[in-house]
Amino acid sequence: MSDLLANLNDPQLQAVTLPPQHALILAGAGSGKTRVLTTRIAWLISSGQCDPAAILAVTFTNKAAKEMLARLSTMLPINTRGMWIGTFHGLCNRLLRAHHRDAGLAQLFQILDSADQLAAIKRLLKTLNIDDEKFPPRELQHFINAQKEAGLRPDAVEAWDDYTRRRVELYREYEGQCQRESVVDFAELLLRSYELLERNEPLRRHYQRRFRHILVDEFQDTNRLQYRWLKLLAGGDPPACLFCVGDDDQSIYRFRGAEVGNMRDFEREFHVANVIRLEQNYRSHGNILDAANAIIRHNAGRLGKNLWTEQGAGEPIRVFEAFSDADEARWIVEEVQQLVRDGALRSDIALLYRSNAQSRVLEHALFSAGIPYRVYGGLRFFERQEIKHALAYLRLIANPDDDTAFARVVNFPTRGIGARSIEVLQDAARTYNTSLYATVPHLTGKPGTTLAQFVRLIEDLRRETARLPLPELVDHVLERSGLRDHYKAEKEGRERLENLDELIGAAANFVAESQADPEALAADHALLADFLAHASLEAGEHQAEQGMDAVQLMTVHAAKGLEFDAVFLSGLEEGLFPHENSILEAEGLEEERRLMYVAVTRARKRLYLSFAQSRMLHGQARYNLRSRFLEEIPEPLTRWLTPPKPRGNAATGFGGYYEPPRGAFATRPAAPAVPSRREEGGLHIGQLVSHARFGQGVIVAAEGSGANACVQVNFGASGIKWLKLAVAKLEPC
DNA sequence: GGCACAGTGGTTTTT
DNA sequence: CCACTGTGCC
Repeated sequence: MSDLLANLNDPQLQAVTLPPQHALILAGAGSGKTRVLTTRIAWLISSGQCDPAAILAVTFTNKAAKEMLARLSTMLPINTRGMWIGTFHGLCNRLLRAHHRDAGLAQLFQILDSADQLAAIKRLLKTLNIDDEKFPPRELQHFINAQKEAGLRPDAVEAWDDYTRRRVELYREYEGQCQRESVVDFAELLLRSYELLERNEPLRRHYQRRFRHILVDEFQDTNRLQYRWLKLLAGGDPPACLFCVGDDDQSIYRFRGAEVGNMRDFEREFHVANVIRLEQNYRSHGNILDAANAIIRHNAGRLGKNLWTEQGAGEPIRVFEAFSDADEARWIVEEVQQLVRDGALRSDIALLYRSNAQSRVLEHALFSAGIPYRVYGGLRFFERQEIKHALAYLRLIANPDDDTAFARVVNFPTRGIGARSIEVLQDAARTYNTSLYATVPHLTGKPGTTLAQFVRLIEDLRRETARLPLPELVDHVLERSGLRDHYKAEKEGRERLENLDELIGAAANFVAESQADPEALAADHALLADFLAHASLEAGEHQAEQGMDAVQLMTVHAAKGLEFDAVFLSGLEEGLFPHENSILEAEGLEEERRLMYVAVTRARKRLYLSFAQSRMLHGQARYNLRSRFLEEIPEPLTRWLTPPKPRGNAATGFGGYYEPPRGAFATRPAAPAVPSRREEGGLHIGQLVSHARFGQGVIVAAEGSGANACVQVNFGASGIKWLKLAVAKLEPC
């Protein structure tokens, strides 16, 4: 256990060993956030303070959840499978599967990803004969999701104008459609499980009693509903301890519902006494951090943080002014080549930009120079057309009422079912109020016959695969559906075929990882439903062109959480970064600035900033001013590679002229050898004790024996103290 | 059912 | 400028 706490800095140690109270950890970029989160969990369990089953840890991405589990299993010799660690959506899915009846859902309900949801909305508009010019599907999708994230069902939405009233009606219709089809979109996962817990008191009590510690990663990214969900779960009697880790300065997802205000609200509503700042950065050199600090200082209403490092100032930040975007790209390529010549790994170099369109010039320049590169952000595995098609067949096996899946493959590969037949079918489905699949038997005539053949195909598939292990099931469906033949016949179908084979691999992987008994689950296709949920919830890695050492290209958003030795940040121009759509509102501009902060803090050793006098945008040359964010970096931190025009002198030279700020942190005394778990007097590491003056605390370490015996106690808001047992009166509690 | 053409719009994105 | 959507024709 002493290993667990070794090498933590003071604030980290404090955070990890806090007594069971609510806590807000303000974790700066590169300050060891994930480490604190996972060590906290390991500490709670290994010190015997709580059972693994009493922990709920929630993240935003599958990647983060996986990393947490991986790290945890190296720290603890326990099986992490029973633990509730996952994404908000993943945990909600788990909850809804376990209580599908109470939640009003079919056992094998399907999950719609954003694309599926959009398709479902388009289909809805079509069946209702509504002009999609007047109600753009995308806008409607956004509207519906916004209502759900506000916790509002159609009845609760206040509509003051005809347009909104109409949209609310469509929201209601959409809900009806989803319910009929037994499908659930992303926002619905959250809202449904929120409502389930809210309405079902015994169930709520059960989970409130069970989860004693709720830990939240990237708390600044939570939306309103997620915050309410956490409040509900933590609000039992006694309440659970909420341990929220986040960085308000790195909140860059406001545009999709994230509410930085949740951090302040949390502190206020929960009377959080423990606000701990992790400000020591282990990633970047001093100049880079100082630039980041200087930039973010221009934002108002921050919770406040200042990053520092024990590393030196390092090199100055290089700034380059180009004539054009092409010129900028050419320069970047030259610098990259130089770095590589100097021994840098290409994969340690990142080219960042504000918007995807900017990658084009960079790619062109890299390609011409023959430098291997990799662009993040393309299609992901489960989003590919051929995979979606295969999944649609699988979904129909699990749930024939899934009209989205039905519509997708009823005529793919083509089997003579045209738009006309589908229209007839949809009308009939509307009349009978049944799913497309269930409506087929009602049809007569030729469309009825061909559609019936399709239904028979699905039914055959269900029967034939009932006892097959998942990978073989998938294989069989690929063959029998005609998908494989279709892509075999296609000229460009080679890669798609490979992807389809990879889907079998993904299924095999899933079975292995879920450690479930495939035999037991295969019978009723429950494992299949789990796999489909997995496919919807985790779109897979951003397509990796693995193998080759390649320069990394991505948007600043995509770079969050990553780090590189050298970072090129291009297009630092007004209108681009900050983006023109964000400049008008203060809120928008501040988010852009946070984005800039994120970008800068990606760099470990070297940071290059560049902008161009002219840039091709939408087929026209644009002349932008250089970004205000550039002006916000103190001059002594930079070195201009081109003469800085309106801003006076060129750089002073290389590092050495600048001392990084040092916190007034004494080095923590070497961790004392911690005695065995059980100490004399019933005191042990992790033991909850109370002190007349300092209140409740947790024993973190102990040393000495007899009259000299001392323990180190973390009293949370009152700090960490060494106490002599002979002197201090500590009551176990 | 698939291809050619016109038209449109064009931050950021995970689940 | 370019990528994507929808329409219309064969």
